[in-house]
Amino acid sequence: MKSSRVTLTDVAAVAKVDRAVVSRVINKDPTLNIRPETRERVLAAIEELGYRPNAAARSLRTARAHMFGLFIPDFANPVYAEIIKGAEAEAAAEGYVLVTGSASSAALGDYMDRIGQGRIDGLLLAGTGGESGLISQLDRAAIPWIMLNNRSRSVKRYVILDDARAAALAVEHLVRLGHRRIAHLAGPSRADTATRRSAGYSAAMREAGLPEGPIVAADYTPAGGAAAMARLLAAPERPTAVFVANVASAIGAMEGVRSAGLEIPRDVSIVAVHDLELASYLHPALTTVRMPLGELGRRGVTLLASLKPDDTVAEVLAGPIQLIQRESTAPPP
Amino acid sequence: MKSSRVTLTDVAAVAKVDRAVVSRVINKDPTLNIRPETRERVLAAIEELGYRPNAAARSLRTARAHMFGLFIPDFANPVYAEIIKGAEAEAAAEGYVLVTGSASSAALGDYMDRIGQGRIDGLLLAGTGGESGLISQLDRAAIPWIMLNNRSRSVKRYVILDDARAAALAVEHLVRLGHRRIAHLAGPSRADTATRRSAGYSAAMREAGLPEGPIVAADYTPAGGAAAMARLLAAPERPTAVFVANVASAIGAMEGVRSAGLEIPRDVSIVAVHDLELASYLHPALTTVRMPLGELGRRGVTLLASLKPDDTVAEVLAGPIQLIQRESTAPPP
DNA sequence: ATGGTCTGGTCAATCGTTTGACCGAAGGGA
DNA sequence: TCCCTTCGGTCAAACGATTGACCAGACCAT
Repeated sequence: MKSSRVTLTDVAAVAKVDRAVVSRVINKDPTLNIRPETRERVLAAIEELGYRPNAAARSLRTARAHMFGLFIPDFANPVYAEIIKGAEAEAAAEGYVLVTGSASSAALGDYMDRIGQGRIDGLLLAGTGGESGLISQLDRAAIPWIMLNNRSRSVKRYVILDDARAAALAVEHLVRLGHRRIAHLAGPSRADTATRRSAGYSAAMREAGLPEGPIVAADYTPAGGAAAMARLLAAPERPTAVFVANVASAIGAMEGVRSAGLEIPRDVSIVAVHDLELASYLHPALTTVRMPLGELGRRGVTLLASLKPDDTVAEVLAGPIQLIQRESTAPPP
Repeated sequence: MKSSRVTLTDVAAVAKVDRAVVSRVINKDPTLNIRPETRERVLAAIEELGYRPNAAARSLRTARAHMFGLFIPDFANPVYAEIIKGAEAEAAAEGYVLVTGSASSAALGDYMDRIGQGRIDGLLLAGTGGESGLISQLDRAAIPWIMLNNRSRSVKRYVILDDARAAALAVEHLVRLGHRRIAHLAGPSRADTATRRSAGYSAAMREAGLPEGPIVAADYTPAGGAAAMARLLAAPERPTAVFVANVASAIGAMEGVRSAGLEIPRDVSIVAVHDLELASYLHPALTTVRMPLGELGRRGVTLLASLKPDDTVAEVLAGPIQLIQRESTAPPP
C-alpha cells in the first residue's frame, strides 16, 4: 500500500531474504531451491507492498524490453485497426506489450531517435517504412523489424497477404454473375499491394478466357477513385463490372458511377478489396473480399518473437480469404 | 557504423574524454565548461560510432521515461484516431514519445502489469478506464493519468469537450431550418458524453421554446440506432428531425428511416455528433457537428507533461465547435 | 571420521547513464 | 608571493534487477 518506489530490496527486507531470492521467485528460476514457506513469505511481501518490477532496470540488465512496436502510416485508416488488434492479442499472449505509433514517413527517423535504444525488442512496419533510411537505422541499432502487407526491396523481411488470390476471388465472383467486360480500377503502382492485386486480376481474367478490360490506376482515395471511374465509363465499350483495388477508391468510384447517371449494381457492379465495417454502411452496401488482417498482425508478432538477428522472412500468409457479397454486385444488364 | 551496443564509454574512449563529458554534451548541461574543439571531438565520435543513448539506462537513472501512454477502448473507432493524432503531434513537440494501446477494460489491469513500473511517465485514458480498479493501480504506481472525453467519478482528473454546446449547435441548426418536433436519439446513459449531449439538447430545446420531443436511448451502435429510430417514428406525432448523439447510431438510424418507408431529409432530418470522414460517404451525406478531437489529445499531453502529482484537472476544452451541413438536413415537409 | 551431494539460500558484479563533488592548472588581484 | 577564481574537465556513487559463483549446514555412504 505504499505509494511509490517499492524496490526488490524493500521486498527482500520484509520477507527477510536476499534480493536474489525475490528476483528468482518472480522469474520462476528453475535452479532456485526454496522452502515453500519461504516462497510464501516472499509472495506475501510482494503483495503487501504492492511491488511491481521496474521495467527500466530489468531492461537494462537483461537487454530485453518485452515490448514490441508497431508502426503505421495513419490511425484513421481502418485497415490498420484490424492489424493492430491481432498484433496486440498475440503480443499479450506471448507476454509482450505492443505499442503502436504513427508518423509521416519523413518523421519516422526522428521518431525512432526519440524511442532510442533498448526500449523496444522489435518493430512491425505496416504499410510503411521502406523510405528514408529507416531500415538501415534499425539495423544499426540491431532492432529486428518485419514489414507487414508491404515488401521491402532490399532485405527479405516481410509478411504479406495473398492479394492475388483476393483479386481472383473478386473476378471469379463477377464472372460467375455473367460479366464479361470487367475493368480494373487499380491502386497506385508504387503501392506493393496494388501491383499484386493487379497481377491477380490479370491472371484471373486470363484464366477465365476474358480479355483484360481497361485498367486505370488511382490513388487510394475517394477523389482518385471518382476520377478513375469517370475514365473507365468513358471507354467505348463500357465495362459492366469493375474490380476496385481498395475500399477508399471504391467509395469515390461509386460516386463516379452515380455522376455518370448510372446505377449500381443495375448498370455496373463493383467489388473491392478489404472487408471494412464501413463497406456495409455504403449505399448500396459494397461487396468486398475479406482478408485475414488480424492474422497478419498476429503472425508478425510471432515471427518477431522468434526471429534470429539475420533470419529472413518472406511469407505469404495462408489464411481464409472470402468474398462477402452485398448489394453492389449483380448480373450484368 | 558498428552494428550494435555502442555505449557512452565507447564514445568517451574515441573522443578521449570522460564519460561524464559526453553525457553532459548530449544533455546540454549548462554547468559544463568545455572548449569548442573538445565538444567537436565528442560530437564527431558520436556521429562516427552512431551512438544512441540507451533508454533503459537513462530511465533507470533519471526515473523518467520520456514516454506517455494513451489508452483507448478500440482502434476501429475513428473518433480515437483524431485524438491519437493530436496527442502524438504534441508529444513529439515536447520531446516525448506517445504510444497507444488498447485492451478490453477487463484486461486493462493485466496490460498495466505487463507495462510495469517506470516505463511510462503518464497515461491518457480516452473513453475508458473508470472500471476495474485501474485508477487505484495507477495511483499506487505513482503514474499520473488524465481521462479524456470521459469524467472520472472519484478524482477530478479529466479533460472533456463541450458536448452540451455541440448539442445546442445541432438543435439550433434544426430550429433554424424550421423544425419544431425535434426528437433526440441519445446514447447509453452510462456514457458520460451521452448524458452531456442529452443535457445540451434539453437546454437548447428549452431555449428555443420548444417542447422536448421524444427521447430514446440506444447503444453507440448501428443496430441500436436502427431500433431506437423505429421507436421514434412510431410516436403519435412523428418528429420531423432527430438529433442523434453519435455517428454509429446515426448510421443505424438512417437505415431505420428507410425501412419505415421514409426518406432523408425529405421526411426527416438527421444530425449527429462528431464529424468523421465516414459521414460524407453515407447516403445521404450526414450533417454533423465537428468537435476539436485533435485538440483534446494535444491538451491531454500538455497537461500530463506539466501535472504535479496531486494536481486536479477538470477542464472543458475551449475549441472550435462547428456544424458541418451536408445532405441529411433540410426544412421540414 | 571423511568425503560427497543436496538443500536453501547469499554475495557481488554488472547493465549504461547521470550528476554532485572534486581537482589541477592558469590567471588575476593585493 | 600568496590566495582566490575560473576553466576544463575527472571521479565515483547511485538507479533497480539479474545471475553466475559461492557457501554453510544437513545428510548419506563408505
